[in-house]
Amino acid sequence: MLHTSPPYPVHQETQVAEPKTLVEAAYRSLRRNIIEGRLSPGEKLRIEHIKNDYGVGGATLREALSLLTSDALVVSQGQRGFRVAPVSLEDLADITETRVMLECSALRHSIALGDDAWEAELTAAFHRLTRAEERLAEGNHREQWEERNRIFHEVLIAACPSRWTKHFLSILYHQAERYRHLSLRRSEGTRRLHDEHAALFEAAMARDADTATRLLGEHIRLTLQSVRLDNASTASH
Amino acid sequence: MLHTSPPYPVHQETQVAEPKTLVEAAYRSLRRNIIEGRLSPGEKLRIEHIKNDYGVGGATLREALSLLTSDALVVSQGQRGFRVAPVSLEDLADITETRVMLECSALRHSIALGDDAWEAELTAAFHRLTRAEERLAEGNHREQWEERNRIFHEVLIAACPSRWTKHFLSILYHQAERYRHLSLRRSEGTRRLHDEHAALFEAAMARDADTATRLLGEHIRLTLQSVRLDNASTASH
DNA sequence: TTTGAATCGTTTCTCGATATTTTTCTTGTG
DNA sequence: CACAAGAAAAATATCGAGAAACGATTCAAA
Repeated sequence: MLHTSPPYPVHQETQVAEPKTLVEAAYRSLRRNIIEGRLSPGEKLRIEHIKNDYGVGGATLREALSLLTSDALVVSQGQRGFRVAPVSLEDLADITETRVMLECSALRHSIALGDDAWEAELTAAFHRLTRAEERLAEGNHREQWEERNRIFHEVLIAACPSRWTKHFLSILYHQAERYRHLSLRRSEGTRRLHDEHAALFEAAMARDADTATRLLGEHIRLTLQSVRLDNASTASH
Repeated sequence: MLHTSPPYPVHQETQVAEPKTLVEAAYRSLRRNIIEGRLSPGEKLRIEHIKNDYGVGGATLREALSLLTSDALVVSQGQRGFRVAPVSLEDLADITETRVMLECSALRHSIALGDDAWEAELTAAFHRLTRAEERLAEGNHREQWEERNRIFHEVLIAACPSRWTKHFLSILYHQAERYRHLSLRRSEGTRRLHDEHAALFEAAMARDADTATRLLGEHIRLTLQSVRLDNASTASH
């Protein structure tokens, strides 16, 4: 979904734009539940059963599910209702490679066109991410890290003028995030996540597009490799 | 009438899969009306007024409009209803460049991976397009040409394994089609459309990826240049 | 004349009820 | 016992009416 352009400080964590309608609220709630794995891949979504959980009527919930269909988080088969979209390693590989292509292209544009304000925003986003990464080792700050990681990636390509590229990337990012949540995420500890981000940040600030895109590609692909799906959730159909 | 999943030749013109629900029917009808310019950019879509035109209830039409939002053919602002998405030269340029990137990448994969069956399908699609181009000069065969042109482009990249790339391309193709319809389309006569397609076809069959992607990029960009928006419909908002 | 507040008509958004389809269960038959 | 046909149950898709929000207009005050 393409939204109207938000006011100035685009990448503030606070400004998330309240949902204005019940459809929107249900859409977001459902999306979170799917991305964060509380609804399993392939699970049937019976409108009559779950409309009470979200406190909306049938038609409203239906519309929210329709919207999720466009994000490929929900699939609908003709007159047989809705299901949570299935997952597969094949799909994950596709998401990853498509994302590498789009995000590297966007990064190149961003590096070429970014001005002082972009550098400042990037520095700020990197700083916040760094703090979150320090905290990540300790307690339960995963959500905050997830948010700041997303914003860092968004700011990296913020100076790219292509709205369509950004739109597609946002869809793919949500997809990838879902796979990350579904995976057992044990292997993450072994990665030097912060070093990857730091090198990427340095290359971008130095306007070294070749190095930056190479690092970004590796970074995204490593995320893929750290995901090993639980066999139970790989059932395609 | 039970149809088993479509048999081999996927890109037949006849098999378009009937809409199974009213939402789907309304969605397609609306999409055609927007793409083919019968609904003007920026026009307000009042549910109460147009639900009779499509013979559906309010909630159903609403859901169809929501779906079009995801294709960026309709925009919705909070509690202020729906509008036909605005157009701009800037947006068209973005669509074109994003499409060039994705479609060239897909073509490269397709050329690398396509087998005999792909060559056969491509030959057939090119042949049908050629016939349609011969007829185009004469009478009112524009719709047929539009259809076969789309299929030719689809078959070109059919051997590319990335579902996501194809999905995004299909969205962009619809967008570009809309701009083509909105333009005054006078300059099209001057183009050697068939020569472009023929050269592209030859390069693909010869597995010359560099030439093919170069030609494809030029081809798509030329389409952009042949589009000059009527100033009246360029009002952004 | 401009600004601000209040009102009213219009439109959007939402829900419960209904008709239609799909799925499940039962029953009868070879 | 396997299988098919039919009936019952469940779920889906759809509609029309009602509640909430918006925008235009009016009117009053600065």
